[in-house]
Amino acid sequence: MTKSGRPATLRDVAAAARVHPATASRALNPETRLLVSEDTAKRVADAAARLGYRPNPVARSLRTRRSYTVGVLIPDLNNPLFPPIVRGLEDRLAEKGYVALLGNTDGDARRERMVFDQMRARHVDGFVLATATLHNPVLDEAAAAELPVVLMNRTAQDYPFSSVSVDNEQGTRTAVSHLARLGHTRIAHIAGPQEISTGVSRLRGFTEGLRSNGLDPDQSPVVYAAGYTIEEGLRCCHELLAQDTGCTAIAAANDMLAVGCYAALDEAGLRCPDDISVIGFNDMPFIDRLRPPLSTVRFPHYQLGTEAAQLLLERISEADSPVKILYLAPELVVRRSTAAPTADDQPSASVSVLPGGSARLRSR
Amino acid sequence: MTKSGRPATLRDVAAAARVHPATASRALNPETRLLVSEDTAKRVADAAARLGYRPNPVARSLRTRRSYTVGVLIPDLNNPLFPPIVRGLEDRLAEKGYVALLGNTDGDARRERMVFDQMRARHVDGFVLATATLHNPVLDEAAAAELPVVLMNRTAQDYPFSSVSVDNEQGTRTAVSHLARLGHTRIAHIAGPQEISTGVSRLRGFTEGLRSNGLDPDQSPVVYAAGYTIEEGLRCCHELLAQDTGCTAIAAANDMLAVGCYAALDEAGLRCPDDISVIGFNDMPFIDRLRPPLSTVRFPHYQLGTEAAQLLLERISEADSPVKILYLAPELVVRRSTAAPTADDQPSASVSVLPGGSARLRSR
DNA sequence: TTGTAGGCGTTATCAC
DNA sequence: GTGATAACGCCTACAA
Repeated sequence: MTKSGRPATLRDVAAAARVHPATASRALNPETRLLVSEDTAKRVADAAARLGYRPNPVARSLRTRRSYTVGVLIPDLNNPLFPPIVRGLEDRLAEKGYVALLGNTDGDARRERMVFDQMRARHVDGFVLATATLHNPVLDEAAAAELPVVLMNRTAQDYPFSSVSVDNEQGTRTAVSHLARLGHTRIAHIAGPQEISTGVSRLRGFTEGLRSNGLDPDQSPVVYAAGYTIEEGLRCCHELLAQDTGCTAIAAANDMLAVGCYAALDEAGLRCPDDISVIGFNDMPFIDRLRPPLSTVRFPHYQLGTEAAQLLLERISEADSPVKILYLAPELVVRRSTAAPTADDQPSASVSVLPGGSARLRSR
Repeated sequence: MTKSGRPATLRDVAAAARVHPATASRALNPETRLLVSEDTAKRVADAAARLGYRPNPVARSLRTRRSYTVGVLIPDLNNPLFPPIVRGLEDRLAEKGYVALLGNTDGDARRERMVFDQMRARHVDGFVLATATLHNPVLDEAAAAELPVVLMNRTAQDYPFSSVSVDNEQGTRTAVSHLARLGHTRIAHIAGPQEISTGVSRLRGFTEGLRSNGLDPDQSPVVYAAGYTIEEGLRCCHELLAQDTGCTAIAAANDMLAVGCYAALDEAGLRCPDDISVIGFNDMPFIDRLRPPLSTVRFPHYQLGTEAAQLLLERISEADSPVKILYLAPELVVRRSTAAPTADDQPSASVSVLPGGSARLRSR
């Protein structure tokens, strides 16, 4: 702060230290401090401290063409999965002087495009994308422009981008094995959207899991959700019940879908896990406080964020750093939503559909 | 985009439209478009479109001393209350070309100071603070520097800042009246931190609510939480049970504390609402999916964000715009966690403390 | 209505 | 080792 209320600039500091602004700049910048004599460096530093000098990042950005800002695209911050991830991202970025600009796309390609464009206009130094569909004009453009990009919780093998995600196949296999070991032989899957990498990976993991447990995929109904939402989970679970397949367990492609299952079972008068076991994926915050607490597949959310940030920072600092595909290991979390099937809901018709289409458990 | 890969600048546009850059600038800027002839305005607009011109916000900021960026300080994005608020904020800001820089303080004054300083260094145009304690050096500094500031979900009458919050007194009064009407005469309060405006307002509302229902505040124990966390709710509820006051209902100062109560009651072998009713405040996302679904006091989260953004934008565009204190109306949401007290837990000793300090309901 | 010129604060590239 | 100069891209008195 100079005598006038105006914030101190580099010129003020230079004047106070009686050096040229260029010298002051060199003295203050860690990268170039060695170009300047010990003595003047100290004088400049003192002056800066005395005046409360804060470099103006805007001016610096204009000159260096770095904004120290990265764009982060997520589907929806309201999905409890994202806050911890975003915090990991922000914390790691902050360490290096970067800040995140957050953009919600609501799973809408048009919104995604808008937000992406606005961030490009703001000259972000790179992007973290948690919204990538398998084929995606935004990815095409980012690749063409050679922007630093990291995919988070998504993979897209057709693009030269680093990514961090969970080993979805393995996670789902583990979930299926857990159900199989409990004695379930008819297991349904509520699959995620198949335009999204997690949707296909988890479906694949589901099928593999069945096979490796000697179960027949053809006996195992799969219903496809159009999005990772509670509403879709509700709809899919209703559909499953209506199909009357005699399933005793549902592996949902994520926790939101599982929450939808809870609601559907409630409405159908079925109980979890007594009548039907449910397992999710993500172990998102608060999911352990539902009744019953949801069994699910966990991965370290916060760390997903920090790793994504790390990869992006590497990419930004050297454009030709190698592309890295990072997988975090999933971990089965057994809570109260999964249990051995009860005797009376053995194969075929534990559930029957009433005329109205709502399902009731036959016995009990 | 020019023929070279370099993004188009204003000069490129001007050259393409065969006018001077200054003219191009005027033509492109809505504020000054009228200073330029219809004809050239169109030529410039065409050229800009053809070249895919995007004004460089960094250069603009340097010149106009506006960053079109605002700092948003919240305690913790992981608290489910905040995501919808933040989305409201971001959406409203985006309409006017602003973006939010998010900072989590974790309720720590040192972190708050750091984040605040970093945002100032980035020359944000204003702040939205959801972290304000009643007396706060950051607020002092912001007031002294005459920064545009809006308080969100907080008030601080000693400062000349606009604010948006819920009518906390009324909300809590309503909650207490609800319990009283159910027949509860011994109602406990888990109060929020008293350095925070919501903590004191809700405590005041609690006391007023008792009085207006003919209940005696002296019969109504109050335990103070050190923070709005599940852990503190757990601790406070345990403390309440240990005091053996014969309360049949708990009004928690917010939903997180109420969730802590659920856990404490569970551990003590008590059931909600059969043994003890619990009511929260906030109606945060997912709280309706707990068992039992929590009765609470709702306010429009998203709108809290949009209104805060609106107030800040007003403040930014005219520095001497009036200070506004905005209250949103709360609404009682009755779910399953509140019920009439059962006959056997009438006054005095429905709960007794076992030697180990853990509480058990006497009957049942 | 349009052009001129200067500067926002910083840093890169010269020359000394 | 330090100083001078120019430039990053844009905006805005002021002049024409």
